[in-house]
Amino acid sequence: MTKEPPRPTPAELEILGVLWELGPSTVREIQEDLDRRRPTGYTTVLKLLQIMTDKGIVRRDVRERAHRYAAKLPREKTEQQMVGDLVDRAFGGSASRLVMRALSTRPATADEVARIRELLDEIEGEKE
Amino acid sequence: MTKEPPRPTPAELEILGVLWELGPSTVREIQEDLDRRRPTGYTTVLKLLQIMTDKGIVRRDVRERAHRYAAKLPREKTEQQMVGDLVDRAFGGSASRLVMRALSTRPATADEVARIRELLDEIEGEKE
DNA sequence: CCCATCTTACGAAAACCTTCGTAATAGTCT
DNA sequence: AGACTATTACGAAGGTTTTCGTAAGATGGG
Repeated sequence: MTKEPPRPTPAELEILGVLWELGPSTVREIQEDLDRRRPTGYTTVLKLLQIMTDKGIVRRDVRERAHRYAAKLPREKTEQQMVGDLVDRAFGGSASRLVMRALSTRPATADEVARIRELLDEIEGEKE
Repeated sequence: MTKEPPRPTPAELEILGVLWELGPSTVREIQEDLDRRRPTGYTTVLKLLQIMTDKGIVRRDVRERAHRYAAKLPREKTEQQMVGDLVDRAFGGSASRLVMRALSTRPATADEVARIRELLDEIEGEKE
């Protein structure tokens, strides 16, 4: 029984986002990316990554001098978990209410709307 | 300038969920509802509600012996904030990715699907 | 009035999160 | 080797969140 890695905190989630986007990266690379959005100190990122390594959230490759970190949590599963959490906590378990809230709050391009429609078709298809 | 009430923490959000659902409630009522999902002590809920009162997240009615608490944060606005936060933090700002993840993770009834379709129609209508 | 019960008030502990300063270490260049 | 730079390691501060124990006050029955 290997125990599940714990859920990422907000700051950890932002780092995971960078790793999912860029792939395995050094502290410097992550810090520079993060720093563009919000001033973020180098050692802060380093410390977070060390903690995340302990927690089993990221994997560390030590072969180069500047260690390279990679997300260990799969993007899909983590996103599911986050969505599920929010649905349960703020939307009384109703995913569709979250969906509608998201759609009426944030813009979606025509392209995205089309893809959502396709997904809805699939869902309805399965029901019969 | 009255300052904005801060965002609710996870535990606070769960209490808000109950208040949105049941309307103004006593500690006992909230605790019993919460306790069904996750064991939750009475004084824990009470303390949370006292803190939330200080923060301006709930309103307290003292007229009865058992005080009655009511959500002060509007459901809609809070849900928007939570969704926006999650979209930014875990979905790189793409609401549609969150939507698709939610739909493929959690079940939606045919009825709900239909209502989502209507909303998509509206969105497309506005674009032209 | 007295007792049992319910409620609020308060403090404090324990865990967790985020940030940063400082020191040690490894590598590079001359 | 010596000086310089980049990186890792470590600890600790400061804040927040969550939980709970205990005390004090109110209520109602007998």
